[in-house]
Amino acid sequence: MKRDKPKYKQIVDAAVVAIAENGYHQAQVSKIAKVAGVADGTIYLYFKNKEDILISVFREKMGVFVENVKVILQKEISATEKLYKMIDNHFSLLHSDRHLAIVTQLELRQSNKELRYKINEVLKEYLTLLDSILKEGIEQGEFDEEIDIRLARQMVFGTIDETITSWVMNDQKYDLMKLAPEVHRLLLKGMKA
Amino acid sequence: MKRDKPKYKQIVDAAVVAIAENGYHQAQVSKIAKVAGVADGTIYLYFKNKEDILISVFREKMGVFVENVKVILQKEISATEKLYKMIDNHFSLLHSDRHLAIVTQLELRQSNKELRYKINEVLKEYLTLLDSILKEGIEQGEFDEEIDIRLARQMVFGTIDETITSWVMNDQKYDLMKLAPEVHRLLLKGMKA
Amino acid sequence: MKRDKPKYKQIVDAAVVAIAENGYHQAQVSKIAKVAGVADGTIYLYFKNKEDILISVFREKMGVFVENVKVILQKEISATEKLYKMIDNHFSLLHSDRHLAIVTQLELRQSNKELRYKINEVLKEYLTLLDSILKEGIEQGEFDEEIDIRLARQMVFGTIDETITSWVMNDQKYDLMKLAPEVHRLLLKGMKA
Amino acid sequence: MKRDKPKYKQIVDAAVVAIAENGYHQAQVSKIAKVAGVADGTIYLYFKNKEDILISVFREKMGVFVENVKVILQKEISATEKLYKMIDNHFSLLHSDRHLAIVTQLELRQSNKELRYKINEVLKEYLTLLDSILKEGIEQGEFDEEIDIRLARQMVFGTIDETITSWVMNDQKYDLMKLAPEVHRLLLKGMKA
DNA sequence: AATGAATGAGTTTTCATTCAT
DNA sequence: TATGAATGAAAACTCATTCAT
Repeated sequence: MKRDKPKYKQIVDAAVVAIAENGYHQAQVSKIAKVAGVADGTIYLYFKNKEDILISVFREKMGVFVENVKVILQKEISATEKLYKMIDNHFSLLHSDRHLAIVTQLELRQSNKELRYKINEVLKEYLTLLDSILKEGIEQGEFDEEIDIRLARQMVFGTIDETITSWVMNDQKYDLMKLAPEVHRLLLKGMKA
Repeated sequence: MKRDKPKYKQIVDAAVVAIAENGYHQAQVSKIAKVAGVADGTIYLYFKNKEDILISVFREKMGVFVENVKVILQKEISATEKLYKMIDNHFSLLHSDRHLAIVTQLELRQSNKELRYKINEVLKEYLTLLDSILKEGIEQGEFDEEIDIRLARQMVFGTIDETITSWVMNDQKYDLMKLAPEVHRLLLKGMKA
Repeated sequence: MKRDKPKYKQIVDAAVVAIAENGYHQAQVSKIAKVAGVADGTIYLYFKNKEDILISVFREKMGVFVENVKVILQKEISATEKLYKMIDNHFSLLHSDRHLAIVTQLELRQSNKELRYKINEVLKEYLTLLDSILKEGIEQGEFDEEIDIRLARQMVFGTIDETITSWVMNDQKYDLMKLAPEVHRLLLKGMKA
Repeated sequence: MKRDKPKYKQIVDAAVVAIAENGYHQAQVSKIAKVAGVADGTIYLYFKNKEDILISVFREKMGVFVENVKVILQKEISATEKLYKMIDNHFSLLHSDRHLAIVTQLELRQSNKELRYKINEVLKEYLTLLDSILKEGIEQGEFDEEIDIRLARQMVFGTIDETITSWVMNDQKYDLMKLAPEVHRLLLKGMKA
């Protein structure tokens, strides 16, 4: 399996760095190859085309978000606490990788519609996990049973996303992690029973 | 002033249509010119370059949003009601112009970072008005005085934006207007005192 | 009509020269543009893509062969004489344009199958005219009524083609025109009644 | 001698199949290696480069044509009959190997000029044998002593070649072998004393 | 002898912008 | 003002060949 070979990850990581430092449209395949320390042609031994690299970046990185949330879902804690841990995890992963934050919040969004639809497919799994937390919260009586799951999900994700994007656009100059409790409190107030 | 001449608006409107129907990357200057019914070169009598067209699209269209909210702010109604009217106005303007909705929610986001920074400048005026409503709500004791204005603004705008984007991505197949009250209720619950 | 504009012919002629002097695979679009004295992009105002240039070369040049033979067909002379004039015309047109001879006999044959099928379509019209001469000869009792038109056509065209290709491969160092009468005599002997 | 080792022939045969099935430009070295059941690198233990494979294909296959004609030349039969057997042999060898027919008549012709000059060198031996038959026919008084050997050879080979190419281009859907007598008759009529 | 992962040179085409009319 | 023909820079991808194992 190509995805398990070291060069695969090497190229994915190089793509994140190249895109973050040069911008989406200036991250030519040759630049990614250079950062990865391989020849241009080597890229195509591991990826079908440039789009495939970009989707892989998203899939590989988003995979960590998903895995973490799956673990959180298993914990014997309230939905309220799970929501907190999810927000904290989301902030934390992007806070600790400034390149990745730039890529997901700014650069990858200027990809073409086709690519973004594919990225959205990957994102869906994550949003489904969020839905699980919301449903659990409602079932447990923690969240208002009247709320529309879809709207609530959009509020939660929209708020998280907008918060991080603002932070990135402000050159990550304040401490994102400190915002987690307040974001959680705000969202919770809107949803709790 | 060029902006007042008929061809200026004609080109701006053509750009919205051309982008919505062909996609951001397929909306070449020559295509915009064709839709506008002018020669390619004429575009450059009214706009410095292609980016200038796109910013103008955003500025002109966002101008309506801003004007409407300014009127709302003047009204002698509670901050809670102003917030509702703002959400309703935002939904309404995009609901009634499907081309514009596609352009703002999907297409213009794949523009490069530079252009998006400029778009954000335009957006700032709108967000400042939102801040006014939030401050007023706090001062009037309608909203929780503990909330962080910036976060609250990100929650409100993030939720609105995410809701509309989902609607557009689902091909505008459900009634966006009907969501306004619930979005308002959710956001309000999160902020009210 | 683009084909009537001077630059169209200018580019077609440049393609013949560029291919003859550099070889099929070394005749890049930029080289053709340079020879034509236009910018690379200008090529694409007149031709859909590179293949379109090559087909056009063949179509334009073959057009002269066809036109001449059409005139020959109108003449009030025997089929035998028409065949002679056709051979003579064929030899003459390539003898007087050494670049074209190289292109049709050597270079264009290394194009891909798809392009060659298209070239063959163009060639068909020419071969149909040859068939007319053969049929007329048979009807007039000049040629053996037993001959298979298709085979005879293949013999005539195959012989002409092989003769010219040999001449080109020998760097056009002997006088092709002098071979016409003997080629005619040989072919005729094979076909006459 | 490498040419005698089994893998040499294995690769040459694989090349014929790979080219016939994929086309000249789509028959990459790696594809030939795959068909031959060897690693890419192994190819280079037996051939200098890709061109060397292609020339070898032509040389090996043409070798059979030449050997057969040499045997025919030894026979105690008239030049007229020798010519018939040569045509029959030529048709027969290509009729019985559809892959080879496609390769020699269509695919190998799109090789570059350099390669085709080398292929012509190999072809020369074959054409020299044809010349022997023609000379013999003239000396024996069977063929017209006035004919130009070179032209006659071009007529014979051009006709044979054109006939086979037409057959291949028509997807070998009619019986090529049946054409031999008529082709022979036509050519003979043109040359006989 | 055999392998196959890695290399890196090379070309068509698009499209924002200009400028002579 | 308005036109539109002409410009030319820029980038993804393929594949013959090598060489460490």
